[in-house]
Amino acid sequence: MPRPAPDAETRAASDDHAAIRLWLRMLATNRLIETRTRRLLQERYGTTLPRFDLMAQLERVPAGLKMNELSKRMMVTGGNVTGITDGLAQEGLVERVDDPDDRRAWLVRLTPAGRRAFARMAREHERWVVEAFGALGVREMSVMAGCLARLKTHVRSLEGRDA
Amino acid sequence: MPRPAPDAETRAASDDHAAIRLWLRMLATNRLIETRTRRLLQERYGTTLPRFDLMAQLERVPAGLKMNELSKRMMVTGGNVTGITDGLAQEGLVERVDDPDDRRAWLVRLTPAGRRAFARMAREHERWVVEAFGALGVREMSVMAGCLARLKTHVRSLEGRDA
DNA sequence: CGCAATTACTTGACATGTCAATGATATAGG
DNA sequence: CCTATATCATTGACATGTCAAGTAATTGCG
Repeated sequence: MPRPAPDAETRAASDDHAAIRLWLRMLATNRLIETRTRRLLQERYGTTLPRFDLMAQLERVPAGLKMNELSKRMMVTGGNVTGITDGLAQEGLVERVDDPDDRRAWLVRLTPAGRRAFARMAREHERWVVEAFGALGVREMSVMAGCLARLKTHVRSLEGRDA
Repeated sequence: MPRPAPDAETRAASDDHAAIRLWLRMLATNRLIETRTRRLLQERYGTTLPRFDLMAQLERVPAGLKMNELSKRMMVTGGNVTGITDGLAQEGLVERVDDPDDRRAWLVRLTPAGRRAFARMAREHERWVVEAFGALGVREMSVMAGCLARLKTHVRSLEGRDA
């Protein structure tokens, strides 16, 4: 005995509900994986996710990045990058070098020790992620990636409008 | 001229890569939407996402929740809930009531003012989310929700193993 | 009953994160 | 050239977040 098709208003309302529920689930899943990653990084390497993230950005650009560029790539504010860089520099994992093209700016880059430390961590980090996403098949991952790309683009366009 | 099918090792390696890329995209998308939500909450209501989140939990349980339960539902540690509750209480939006069943515990609940304030914010918050997820169709949202559910369950089972 | 182990919450130390203000340097226009 | 404006990085104030230690009350077991 099939239920009658919901009218437009009901459908719209339940779509709205679907959006909220999906968003809450995204938040929860993200927090779960992030918390796990933080915990593992702390336990195995005594480091943190933002520090790992910063090093990952630098690893791709041996010449170094300006604080500025780090801030954009990590999607955090500049003041924050200053603090994390300070910490990593104190541990000898990154170093600030004068930018020859702009005396206001630094180039931040991995030290040899930083490069070694990151290589070790990155291998294990990749295992954790692959393990977590083992729940999904290739096709599902590809569908999700597509949805997320559309979401990202769309939200960015919203930002442009009311910024 | 079709490329030859990749052998098992190549396929595995590119699956791994797919997992990492997907995870990075989840992180980026999440941060984008979260940052937007934070900004809007700040601009329109001078409040923050964690405060909104706590009030949202309380709104569903008029009798109030123990700090304990708030902490579990919000997926954050207890010390954190203490601070956020302190702030909201100072603004008169929530109140701590003695738990009649356990003298160690509080029941935290919305004040009438808190209930009114939340109702106003929630309406607008829902609009923001629906607007953001307008990029996706019903079917896509349902597929994503399913994937996320599987991811969540799987990661939780991993947690159980090495906790 | 009585004591040991748990549980509920708070606190303080620290790591991220935001924002707004500041100082130093670049850059552009007159 | 010189000044107005913009950009780069740091700082300090504050809001979240974690964790571990401390206090108080409950629970469970002998």
